[in-house]
Amino acid sequence: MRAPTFDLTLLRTLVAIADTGSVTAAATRLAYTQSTVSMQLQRLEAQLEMRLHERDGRRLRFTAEGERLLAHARHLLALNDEAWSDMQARQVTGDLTLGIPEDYASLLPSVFAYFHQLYPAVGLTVQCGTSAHLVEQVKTAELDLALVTRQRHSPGGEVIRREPLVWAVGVNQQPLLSDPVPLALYTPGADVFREVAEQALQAAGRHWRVAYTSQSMAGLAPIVTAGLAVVVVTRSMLTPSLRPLDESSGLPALPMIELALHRAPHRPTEPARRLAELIREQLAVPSEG
Amino acid sequence: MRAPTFDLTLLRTLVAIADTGSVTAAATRLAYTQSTVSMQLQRLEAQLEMRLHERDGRRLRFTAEGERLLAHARHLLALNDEAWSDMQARQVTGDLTLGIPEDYASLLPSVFAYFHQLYPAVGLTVQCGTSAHLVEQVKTAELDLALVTRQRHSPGGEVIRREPLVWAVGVNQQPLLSDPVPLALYTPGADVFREVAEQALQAAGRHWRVAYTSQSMAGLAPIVTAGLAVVVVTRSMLTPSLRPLDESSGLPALPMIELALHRAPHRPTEPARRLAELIREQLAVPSEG
DNA sequence: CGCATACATCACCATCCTTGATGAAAACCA
DNA sequence: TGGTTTTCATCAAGGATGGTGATGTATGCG
Repeated sequence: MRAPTFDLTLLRTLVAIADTGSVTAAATRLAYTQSTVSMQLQRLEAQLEMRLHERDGRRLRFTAEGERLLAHARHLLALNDEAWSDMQARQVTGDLTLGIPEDYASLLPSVFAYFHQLYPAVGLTVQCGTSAHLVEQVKTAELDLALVTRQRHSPGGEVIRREPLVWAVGVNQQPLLSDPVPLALYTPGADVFREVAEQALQAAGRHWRVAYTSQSMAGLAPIVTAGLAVVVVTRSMLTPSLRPLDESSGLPALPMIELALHRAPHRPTEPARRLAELIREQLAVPSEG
Repeated sequence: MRAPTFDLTLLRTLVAIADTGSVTAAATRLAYTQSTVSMQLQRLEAQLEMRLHERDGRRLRFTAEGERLLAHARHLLALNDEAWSDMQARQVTGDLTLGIPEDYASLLPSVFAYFHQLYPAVGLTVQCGTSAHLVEQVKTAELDLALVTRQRHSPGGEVIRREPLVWAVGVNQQPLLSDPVPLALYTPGADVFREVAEQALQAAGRHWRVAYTSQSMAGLAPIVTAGLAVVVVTRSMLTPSLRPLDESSGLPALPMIELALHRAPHRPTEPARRLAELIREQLAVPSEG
């Protein structure tokens, strides 16, 4: 005695009928003939030995059993699709190099972990560097992808996310109203945060001095926490030890920055397409204007 | 372009192969030919365009992809079977009368609710009465089922559950050490609890008096809570206002009672079979010796 | 070196599914 | 009201597909 099994194909058409509200429309959506869909529906009813639909006039209505089966069908198909795409994902192989500024090294680990889970056969290498340099490397195909802050030295790319910049200071410190404003900065020279901050201060007629510089946020942290300088970070990079400053601090408002994804000029490899897609999905959330 | 869908039949054989460890064994389990199972496995690999199995020598081993698909297959089939049996359950119709002693009226509501959820088209009637009377009604087919305490007046039936009896008193009261012991009892005459209690007291050489009787536990509750008498209940019938007494109370240990399910003599209706099955499942848990 | 076991492969056949055509019923419009 | 359109069920037919039994092959065992 063989266990009774649903034909997922039939459930797929059942859902299509429900979604479109008509047999004919479901047929065109599924690239079937109208008669096929009609008979498929009958086949389902025959297999289950119950009526799933009835019609008053031209209108098609599902019976209680039909509605219930519809719910099961959606669950089953969701699981099916998930399983199928998972199986396909495991077939994606190859190597892939992504460039990111050091600032974002803390933002992306969860994405990398998820990516590895989805595509365990892909060898992912992450390379850090300045935005301008990374964009250059993408152009010469040394990198497959680069996720950088869009700026004068690195235009182009696909905007993944817009995010507000904020002034921040140690969580226990008061706003620094001194003049000139002491700044703590990342890598001097190519840093977009520096440019933005200096432009904003200049436009506001404020003076400033670069009090500290470091290659990483980690190096800056003690200075900022001690209240010796203010730093410019994106809102998502705020940590519990950093307190954002609003307009009452007397510092000028900062513009939004744009996270842009650059692709190598050649046709993207399958792993590159997948990672790009995942980055788009995972980082696209906070874009508020 | 049609969405890719798994053939659950093929997944079913995949699981069978994994369970039995061989193609031939899977074939016999599924009532297929060996060649069929062999080709089904190949079909699965062809559809997914990947190898799912390999063999070293005679031994069959799954690849990493095979193992992963196996997990998906189990999930999908579990959901499929659940959906299928749910759909079938909704087709079960008819009427059904169950008899229970009033004592258990508090034990079963959750079972009734679950039953109605599974079999919404079944009209369930519950009738209360003494165990002896209910057994009589089952014999004359006035009831389809009866769940009673097994005793001298109501032997037979299928034992669903064994449960310890306990002495209990109001939660704020001290154990009653008085002699004779004041008892609070349900329906006098046909109550198994009464028989059991009196036998145990007699065997222990204790005297007792029936201080209060009532048709229901609700009627007994204030007396017991006030500490005027002790009552005999099953452990699962203890409420927050009742405190069980152990051996230190000086009262003799009580035997286990047996919950037995009686069926009408004629061939059980489908609803009756389903309810019996559900009761067996839901009540079978606590049987500790 | 045979024998047994387990599996793959093949050709054949029955079954099932899709299709296009046809007919019926309902809604729309004049 | 009557003609037209839309939508669906039904039918016969063709074709693809999946199961079967037989045969071939490799492995493990005595």
